[in-house]
Amino acid sequence: MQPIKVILVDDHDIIRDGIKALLKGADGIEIVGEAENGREAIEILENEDIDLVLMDISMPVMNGIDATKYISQHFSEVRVMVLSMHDDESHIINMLKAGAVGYIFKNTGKTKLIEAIKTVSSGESFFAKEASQRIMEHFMQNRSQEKRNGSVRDIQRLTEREKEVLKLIAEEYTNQEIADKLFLSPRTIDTHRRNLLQKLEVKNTAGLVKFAIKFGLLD
Amino acid sequence: MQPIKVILVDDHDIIRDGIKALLKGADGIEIVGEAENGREAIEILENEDIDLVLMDISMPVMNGIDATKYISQHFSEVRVMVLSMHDDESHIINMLKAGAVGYIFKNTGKTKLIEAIKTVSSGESFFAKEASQRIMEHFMQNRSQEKRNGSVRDIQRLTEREKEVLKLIAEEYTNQEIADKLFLSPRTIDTHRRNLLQKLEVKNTAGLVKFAIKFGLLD
DNA sequence: TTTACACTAGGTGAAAACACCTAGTGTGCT
DNA sequence: AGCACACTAGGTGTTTTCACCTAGTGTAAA
Repeated sequence: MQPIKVILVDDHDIIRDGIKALLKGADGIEIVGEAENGREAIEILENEDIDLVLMDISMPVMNGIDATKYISQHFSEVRVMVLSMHDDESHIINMLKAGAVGYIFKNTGKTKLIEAIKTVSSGESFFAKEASQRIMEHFMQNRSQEKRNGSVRDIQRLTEREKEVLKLIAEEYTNQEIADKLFLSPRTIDTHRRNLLQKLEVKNTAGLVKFAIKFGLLD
Repeated sequence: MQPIKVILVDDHDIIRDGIKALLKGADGIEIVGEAENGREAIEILENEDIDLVLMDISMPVMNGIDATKYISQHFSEVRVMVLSMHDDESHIINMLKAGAVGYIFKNTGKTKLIEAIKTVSSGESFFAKEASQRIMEHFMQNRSQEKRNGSVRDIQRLTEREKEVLKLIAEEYTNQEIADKLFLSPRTIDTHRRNLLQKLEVKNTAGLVKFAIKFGLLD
């Protein structure tokens, strides 16, 4: 059986050295390259046959999300496993969306790391505990936490009209255009808009849009 | 170390017997119960401390999806791994949404099965090859929609400065405030802003914010 | 060395958003 | 009958964004 060919992508030498040390002597795993950012990683993939990429997220030049997106589109046989410090939902979900099939953390021990690499390279997925949890939370739009954290309370205070206006704002319409659509005066939309700003405690359109997305008013 | 307490949930005796045979003698895994459907499984969970549920999908009385939903809401410490014949996207995604943290197939070998059980019960996720593939495809679909909107190419065309400005716009800062933060002229931010509007082909701030969120520029 | 492009910044003006205000109409609840 | 509130809309003015323009500097690639 051929060894699994792995490249490390991380902008910190120390991290790469650490991982290399961990994988030193691991049976069936061979580190055949290193890169300091996504762009360098892609260059390696263009020239060599690689099985698995161990990918950091925050990197200069080209970050891990963009790189993973590119890789899963252009090198479909290459598996990308995230090696990150971040355990927040947005990073994890974004990497999933980008095409990553594994997610582990930088404090992972030797045994787990090797297990994860072998699992992922044989086609399965491997998500570390916290990552697994976040994915679950993402999918189960349980939101019991968010609900208490104020935001959802807010949306219930919004009237139907306000939700309608908010949706159209998030769809990039101006007050004038919204007014035309709803057969109202632009001044009315303006009033709704300012009531929304106040109720949702946000500063401007950007805040309104973020809220609209968070509560699935779009789509 | 205590053995992992597992229950089998499947309406076919033969399948349960087969799995039991496979796990016979597996170190650290103990099958402490069996159920023919979701309702029976929940009854067991109410009376005994269980670590992991091996759950079929198609069952009479209460199916695996509903049972998993209930379990992950009411017994958050219990891990559910799907043991299924179905490798179609809808089953897999629905079980993910229901809270399953593993997905394997009924033709899985002894070694893989034990590995999967241990992985999942220690908090990580384990998705078999085909399941892993479907999950990726599911996310990829979302991505091809974005592609139609021209987004994936676009973000790669954004410069570092532009991403930085875009992020701050999405964080509800005005041009003036962004300029202060970055020690630049507000006119420069204005230029970046209008370049962003053009590059991303959106009309206004709302469009910029949506893009920023979509691509995880926000934390 | 020319070309390209990121980054910077300004002029000018129009459109849109934001701020603080009042106020009428209708509906539903007490 | 009284009250609350959603929905409507206007006055007035400031701030911000958007539009179309030019243009210098620096850097890296061709």
